Amino acid sequence: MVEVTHRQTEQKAAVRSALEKSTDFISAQDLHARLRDKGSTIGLATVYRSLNDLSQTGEADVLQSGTGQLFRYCGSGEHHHHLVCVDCGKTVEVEVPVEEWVQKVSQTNGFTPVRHVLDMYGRCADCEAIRRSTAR
Amino acid sequence: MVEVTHRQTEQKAAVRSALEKSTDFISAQDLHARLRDKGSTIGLATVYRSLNDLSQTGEADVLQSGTGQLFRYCGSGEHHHHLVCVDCGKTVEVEVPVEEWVQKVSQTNGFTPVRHVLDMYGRCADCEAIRRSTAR
DNA sequence: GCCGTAGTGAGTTGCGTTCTCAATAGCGCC
DNA sequence: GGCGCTATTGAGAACGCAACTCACTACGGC
Ligand SMILES: [Mn+2]
Ligand SMILES: [Mn+2]
Ligand SMILES: [Zn+2]
Ligand SMILES: [Zn+2]
Repeated sequence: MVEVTHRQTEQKAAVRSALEKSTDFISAQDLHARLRDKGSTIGLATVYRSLNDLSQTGEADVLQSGTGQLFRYCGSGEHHHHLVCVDCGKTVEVEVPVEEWVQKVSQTNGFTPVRHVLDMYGRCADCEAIRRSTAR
Repeated sequence: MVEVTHRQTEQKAAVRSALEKSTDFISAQDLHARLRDKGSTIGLATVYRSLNDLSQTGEADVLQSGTGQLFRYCGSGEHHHHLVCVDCGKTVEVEVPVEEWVQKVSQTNGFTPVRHVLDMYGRCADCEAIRRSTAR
């Protein structure tokens, strides 16, 4: 059996490109709408498929929001974590020693680490200012 | 206007009790099934309502799994985090200085902290042993 | 015991995501 | 360039979790 060939398609490229252009986390549906608005006829299923592929290869970050999963392009395949503004979605990649602690805590409890989830949410300076100026 | 009275019902007690008896994280549906199996006629909606109430008061922990939210009873209202076995669901409450990290990176980036998510997954010693003995 | 109303539960709805499958289009090969 | 195989696509259906609806129930203050 030979190699399984992964074909290069316009759709996959379009999803990657659109994701790169989005600075904040975005949902599959919003990305789909954005693509359609720009004339693409791409299907929603394909957007989901492409985003899932990108997240599996580490090209995209995923986080679970209350309404579903959000995606974000992430060139560096390095594992890292995010600080996300709950109001505007502005996102900063941050460095924290989680991995060390995962290792430590796992060892203490006889676990073999598999994965971990760490996402930090807050309000960015701008949104916090807006919030303060508005009555509550 | 007087106080809003929260009435004490069999159903709420049953949910709390069933949740206490479950050592691992459990879904609302599984908890509902468990209750029905034991003769209860409680409705699924009530299970969801009760679990949401418990999580809001801090009596229950919630975590987002791939298939939905999982609940776990948690006497201590203290904020903490979990190390969960991906195979059997065994859960350990662990202490990690996440709060410090949140403070630090928020300050660095001009964010006002709101909340954070930290869940660690691995395989407990038992499940790891089983995995090793089985052919991959 | 009576009453007002919070709570319940069967069924329905909503919504994000995945699945189905016939049609399309990469791409290795000639 | 053309052929053939099959990975990929997209419209729509299906799925699963969670919330909602609303008539009915039962808690608890009196
Ligand atoms: Mn990232
Ligand atoms: Mn806990
Ligand atoms: Zn913001
Ligand atoms: Zn285990």
